[in-house]
Amino acid sequence: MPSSRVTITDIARYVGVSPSTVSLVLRRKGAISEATKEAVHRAIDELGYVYDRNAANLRSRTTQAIGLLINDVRNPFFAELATAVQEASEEDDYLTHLLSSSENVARQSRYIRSLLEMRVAGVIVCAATGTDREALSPLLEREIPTVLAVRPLDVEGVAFVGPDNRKAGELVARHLLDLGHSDLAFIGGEPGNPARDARFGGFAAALEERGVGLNPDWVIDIRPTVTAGAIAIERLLERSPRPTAIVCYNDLLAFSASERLWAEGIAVGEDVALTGFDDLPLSRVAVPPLTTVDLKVHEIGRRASELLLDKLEHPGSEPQQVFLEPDLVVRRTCGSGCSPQNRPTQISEGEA
Amino acid sequence: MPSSRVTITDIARYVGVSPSTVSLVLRRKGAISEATKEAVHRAIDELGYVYDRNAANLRSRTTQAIGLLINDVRNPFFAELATAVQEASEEDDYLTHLLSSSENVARQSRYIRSLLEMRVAGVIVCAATGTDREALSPLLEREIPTVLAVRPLDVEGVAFVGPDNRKAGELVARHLLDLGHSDLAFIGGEPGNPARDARFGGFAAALEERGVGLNPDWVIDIRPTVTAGAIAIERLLERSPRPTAIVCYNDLLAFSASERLWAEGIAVGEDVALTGFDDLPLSRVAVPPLTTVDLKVHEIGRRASELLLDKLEHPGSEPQQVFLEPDLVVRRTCGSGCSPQNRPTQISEGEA
DNA sequence: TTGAAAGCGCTACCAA
DNA sequence: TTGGTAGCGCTTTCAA
Repeated sequence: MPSSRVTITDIARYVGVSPSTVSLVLRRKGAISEATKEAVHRAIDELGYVYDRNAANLRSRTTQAIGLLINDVRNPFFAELATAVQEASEEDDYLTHLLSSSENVARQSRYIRSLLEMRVAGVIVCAATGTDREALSPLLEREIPTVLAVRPLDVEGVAFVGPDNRKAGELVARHLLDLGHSDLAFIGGEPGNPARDARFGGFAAALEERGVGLNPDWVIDIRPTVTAGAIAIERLLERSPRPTAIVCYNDLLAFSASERLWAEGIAVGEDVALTGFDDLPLSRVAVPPLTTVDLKVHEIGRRASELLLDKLEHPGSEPQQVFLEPDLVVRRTCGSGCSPQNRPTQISEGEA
Repeated sequence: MPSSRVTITDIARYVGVSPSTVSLVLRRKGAISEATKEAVHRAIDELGYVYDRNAANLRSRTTQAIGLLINDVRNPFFAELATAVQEASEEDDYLTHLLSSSENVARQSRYIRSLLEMRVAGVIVCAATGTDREALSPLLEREIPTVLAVRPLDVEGVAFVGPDNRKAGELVARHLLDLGHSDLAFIGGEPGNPARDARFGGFAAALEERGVGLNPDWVIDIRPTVTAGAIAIERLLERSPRPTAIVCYNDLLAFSASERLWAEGIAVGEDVALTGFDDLPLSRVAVPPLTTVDLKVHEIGRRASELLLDKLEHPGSEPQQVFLEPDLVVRRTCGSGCSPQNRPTQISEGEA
C-alpha cells in the first residue's frame, strides 16, 4: 500500500475512468452510476487514498470550514460554547477551526490572520478583552462573514448573538429583593466591560425600581480572574456596614468569593446571600450549590453557528442582533426559595 | 482595494520582480536585498494581499500544522492541556488544530480523517473512552507522527506523555494513612480505564505496604460524569461500617461528592476526608479547598508538543514514553496538614 | 540576488 | 453519465 501520495488520478487510472468522474463521486455530485461509484470506493480503500483538502480548497476557491475564535477555552463557559458551535456546524458539514486567544489581543490578531490564510468561509468571535474595531478590521475589510458571540463590541453592522445581560442583572436583583434583602453588593468586572456594565445596569435599575438605595461602597470593580472573588470579599469585609447579599459578576468569581466567606466563618446562604452569572455545570455541585443565572451558552453557540451558516448560504442579508433570554436558577446560596429539582442527583450529563 | 484575489503574481508585477522573489520574501528564505524586501512588504499592504496557505501546502506537500484531538474541551483538565499544546507549538511556528471529540469515538474518527485530509504534520491524541487500536489505524498505517497524551492506549510503538498515575495513587493513600486513616474508600472510574486502574493500583499498593486492609464495599465503580460523585456517595452511605476517608477518581467527581456529603450534613475535612486527582484551578477555591494531586497538565501538554515537534524534525527516533511525576497538594478536605500557602489569595492567574 | 517554467492535486467548464 | 483540459496560487528547481 503506497503512502499518502495516491491521487485522484491514480484512482481514475485504477478504475478505468477519468479524474473528473472520481471527483464527482467523492463530492457526491452529478449523476454517476452505482457501478462506477462502487468501483471508485473500492479503489480508494485498496489504494489507501486520502482526499487532499488543500488542493480542493485551492481549486474551488472555497472551504467548508469556519473559524471560532474564543477568548479562553479554560473558562468552562466558553468551552461549552465551543462545543455547541462545533456540533451545530458539523450538522451542516462545516469543520470548525477552534482557536483560543487566552485573552491575548496580539495572539488573537495572529489567529485572525491564520484563519484568513486558511480561507475559512466565516468566523465566530468571542473577542479577547481589549479588542477594538481595529483588531477586527482584517475580517471586516475583506467582508468575511463574521458573527460576534457573547461579547458585544462597538462595531457597526456586525451580527451578534449573546445573552441579555441587563435582563440577567435584573433577574438576580429582583430575586434578592423579593427575599427581603435591601443591602446589595455587586462585585467583579470592570466598568467599560459591556457585559459587566449591562449586568450592573440591570441590577441597579431593579434596585431603583423598588426604591432601594445602592451603596457605592459595595460595588467592587476588579478584573474577573479566578482569585478576584476572594480579593473582592476581603475588601467588602473591611466596609461597615456590610451588605447582606452579594451579586458576583460570574460563577467563577462567585466560587472564590464563596470560599473566602467560608474561610472567614461566614455561612453562605445563611449569613449572607451570594449569586453568580453563567450557570456552569460546576455551579450545581458547588458547596453550597450556587444560585445563578443561566445565560444559555449552548444555545448561544448554536444560534451563532446557525446565523453564520445562514449568512454563508444567503449573503447580503442584514446582520442580526440576537439577545437570548436568561433564566434565574435558584439554588442554595441565597438561603431560601430553593426548589428541590436543583438537587445534584438530578444532573444528567457531562463526563468528568 | 481589491478583495482577496490578490496573488503573489500581482505583488510581483506591482513591485517589478518575479513571483519566486516574492515567495522568498514571504518565507524569509534565500538572500534577498533589503530594498526588494521592503518594496514587497509595501505592495502587500497596499494591495491587501493574503497568503494562501492551501496553495502553499499543496505545492510544498507539507504543512506547519499539527492536530490536537482531545476527548472533551469542557473538562478543565483538558482545556488546560490544549492551551499548553497551543502555546508550545506556536513557539515553533506550528498551528494547532484543536478538535474535541466529546468522548464520541465515531466523531473522533471523523476528526482523524479531517486532520489527514488537511495534511497535518503530526497529531497529539487524548483518546476518547472506548478507543481501540483500530480507531487509530488511519494514523498509524500512514505513519503520521503521533503522540498519545494523558490517556495511555495498548498500542505498540507510539509515543506517550502522561502522569504517573500509580505514583499519584500512592501519594494520596500514604497521606491519608499518615493522618491516621485506615478505613479508605476509592470512588469513581471503571476497571479497564487505564488511568483509574493505575491510580487504584497505587492506592491499593500503599495500603498493603502498611498492612491496611482494603474493604471491597468501599470501592465504587462508576463512570466519571459530573454527577457520579454524588451517586457514589449515596451508595457509600448505605454501607456499614462507613469509611473515614474517600479518594475520588478526579477533582470533578470530588466536587459532586463533596456537595453530596455537605447536603447530608457530613462535614468534609472534619467528619470525613476527601481527595481528588488533577488539581484543577477550581480545586483551590472549592469549599472546602480540595486536597488533590497535581498531575502537571500544563507540563504534559508542553512535553507532548515538544516530543511531536522533535519527531517532525528528527524522524526515525524511538517513540518515547514520558511519565511525569505528580505532586500531592494538601488543602482542607483532609482536615489537617493544611499549609498556609494554599490559601486562595495566593492564586495568581486565570481570567474568569 | 533574482527569474522562468513546471507542476502540486484537485475542480470547473465544456463537450461528448 | 462520463471525459478532456485548463488552471487555482503557490513552491521548486535550475539557470543566470
